[in-house]
Amino acid sequence: MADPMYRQIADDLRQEIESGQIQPGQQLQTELELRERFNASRNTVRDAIKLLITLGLVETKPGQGTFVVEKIDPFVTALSGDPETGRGSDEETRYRSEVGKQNRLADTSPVQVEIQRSPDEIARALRIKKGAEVISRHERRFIDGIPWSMQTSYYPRELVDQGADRLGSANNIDEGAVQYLADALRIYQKGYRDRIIVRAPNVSEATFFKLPPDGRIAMYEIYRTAFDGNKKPMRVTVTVYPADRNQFIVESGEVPPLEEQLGEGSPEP
Amino acid sequence: MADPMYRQIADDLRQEIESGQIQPGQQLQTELELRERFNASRNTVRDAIKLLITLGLVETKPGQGTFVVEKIDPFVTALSGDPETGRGSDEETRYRSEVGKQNRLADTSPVQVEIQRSPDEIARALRIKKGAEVISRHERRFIDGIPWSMQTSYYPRELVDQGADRLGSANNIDEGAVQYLADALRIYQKGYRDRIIVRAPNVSEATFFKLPPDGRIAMYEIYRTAFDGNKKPMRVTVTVYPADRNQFIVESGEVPPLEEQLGEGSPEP
DNA sequence: GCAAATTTGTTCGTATGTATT
DNA sequence: CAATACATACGAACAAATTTG
Repeated sequence: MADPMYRQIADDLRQEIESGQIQPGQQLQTELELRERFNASRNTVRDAIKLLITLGLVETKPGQGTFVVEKIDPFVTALSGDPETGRGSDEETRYRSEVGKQNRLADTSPVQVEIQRSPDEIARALRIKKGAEVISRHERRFIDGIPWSMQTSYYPRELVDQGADRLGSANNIDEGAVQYLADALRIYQKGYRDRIIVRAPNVSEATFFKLPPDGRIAMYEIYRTAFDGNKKPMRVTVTVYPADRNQFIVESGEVPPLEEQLGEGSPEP
Repeated sequence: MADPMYRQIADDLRQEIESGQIQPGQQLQTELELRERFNASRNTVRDAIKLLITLGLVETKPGQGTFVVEKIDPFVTALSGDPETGRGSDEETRYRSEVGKQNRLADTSPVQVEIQRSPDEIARALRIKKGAEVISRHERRFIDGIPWSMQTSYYPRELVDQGADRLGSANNIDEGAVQYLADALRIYQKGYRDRIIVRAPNVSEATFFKLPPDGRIAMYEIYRTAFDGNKKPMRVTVTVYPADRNQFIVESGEVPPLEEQLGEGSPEP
């Protein structure tokens, strides 16, 4: 007696989907058919379907019907790169989950460079005064033509004053910012710390990544703070990725090369 | 003219919230007030609020009203532990984001041990035959009394046959499974790989973590595959955490101790 | 290419249930 | 107990997208 009807209906459909009675890609009964089957109003059936949409189990196509979602092949990004070269920061290693398709076509927008007063959390991470000026370098990245991530790196403005001119110009730094800072200022990256957060997308993210307007797809937000030999923060990089098509791997110690792919769906105890 | 009315209303309210006009914890206008303000029906207003709920911006309390959500102080888990001791696996380092409150009270359910035919993705990760028997050790963990994570570790069954009896018994292994396997079988953990996935909760997860039934809160699912000196998989651990109260950090190279806290909210370019 | 039929999307009105104050 | 506010459910109408004839 406890559960409301729309959740009962959702549970019934959910079981049919998770048991494989309805295969991925296959169409559910139409709203009118479900209305008759469950003796409910169309709105109640729609509430049930809305729940399944939020759970990521089905998707609806106007004029066609409701379909069980097919798993998409995720992008996999390695967070544990070499702490000194900075690979894993601007150039994360990208894998394709399917064997033999490791390399996908990556593409990057022109860098957008600004000098701005640092947001509070950036100032805290860089250990500079609140509102002190920072260089921000923003770019948007695609894989196989699909919007993949948005990234903004923040550097203390004083680095430019000390001679790292190219940080403040809107050109790509081909050898990588880490190498450039080593060459220009003898500032060497010796380590970094990533912080991984999951949250809802904001408006600009939803637009760029073409996410559904109902906010059911979350974003990864990864703060990478890089440190020099004196353990002083030299850069903060914030990268966001849609959670529906991205995974991350972290390696520690000796591990074999990545070959196979772990599936999804958590095994019950 | 393009956007439907409920999304217009949601956008208006969203702006008031994100600009700080309505502070966290503060109450929104009631549905009836909003109905008059926007000249819409109560159902349409409710559609707008539903969207804001999915975005994690507000929460509703029956009999009281709709409130802007207050950020909760997240649990922070370090994924980059010592690859050899296994700290960071069964005993992840836990930080509290606020300075001076590093240690929270951790609690663990009794271990639930089973011998089962391995799920496909576990067999793949352990490089054993599909359906071969594995030991699974499952436990549920709390911090400050709040459900924090569910974890299941899988070991090839042959480890027990080779003499690691205690793996198959429902008692805690106080010195840690890594140390025990080193002592008992001279199998030494030399590294691990984590895979981080975000997905919707299943039914048992939603129940244990007391998540709202509408599936708007995602789960982290972390697969940790541990390897021995021959780079052979010796264990797979699957841990799930609700995304609304957990963050992760990954460290590489030389980094200063963790002191401060990065805020949330991605800075726009 | 167009019109009809099908299917989902939006909006309204209304009634009743449940939780909180 | 009463008032308030959100939760669920029904019915109806029209709009928009897609497929089919």
